[in-house]
Amino acid sequence: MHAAPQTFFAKDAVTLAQDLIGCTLIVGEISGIIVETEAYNQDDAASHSYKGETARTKVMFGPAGYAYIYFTYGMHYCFNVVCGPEGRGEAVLIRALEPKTGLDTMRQRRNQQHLRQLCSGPAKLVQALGITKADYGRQLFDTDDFYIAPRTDEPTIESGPRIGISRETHKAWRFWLSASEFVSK
DNA sequence: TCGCCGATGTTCT
DNA sequence: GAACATCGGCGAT
Repeated sequence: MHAAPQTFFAKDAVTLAQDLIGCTLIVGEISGIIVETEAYNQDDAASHSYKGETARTKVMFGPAGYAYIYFTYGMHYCFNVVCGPEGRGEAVLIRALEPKTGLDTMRQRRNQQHLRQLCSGPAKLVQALGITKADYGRQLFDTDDFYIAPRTDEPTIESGPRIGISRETHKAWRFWLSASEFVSK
């Protein structure tokens, strides 16, 4: 497996969110196929970047190909890939993976045996992969232990409204691998 | 299997 | 003081 180059991420969030479906996310010895994503950008009232750059969203306004990690609901972290032209505040939320390697480690971290419960949600996969707030701003290209490997086949992708937001609910900016049993519910 | 609800702390008003 | 890009447990079906 080889890492996608920085240029792969230098596209708008709605396009990258679809291009990431079927790619593999690798964190050390742990990996999974991306099966569900959501797009966010600065013109979007549901996005953390909507109100402009703050301490929390600083990395969203930097160059593409870096990790934006945020803490929410007092106990969960979620993982995004910053994308688009620098300064646009665009990112793609990774919502679900099909677990591929490191299954035993994932089960221990999640305290959960069933494959479908390991990475079927944005905070679940962060826990399963061992991603923490220390990974905020971490580079995803030109590395060998934190990267995204391109897909080899063209997936069938479906789309619909994003989950868990109260604004801009009409946008169909959530994308998932058709018929995958590993998407969030 | 589905839907409601509480946990828990950071961010922004 | 309210909202929040969530999750797991619980009770009802």
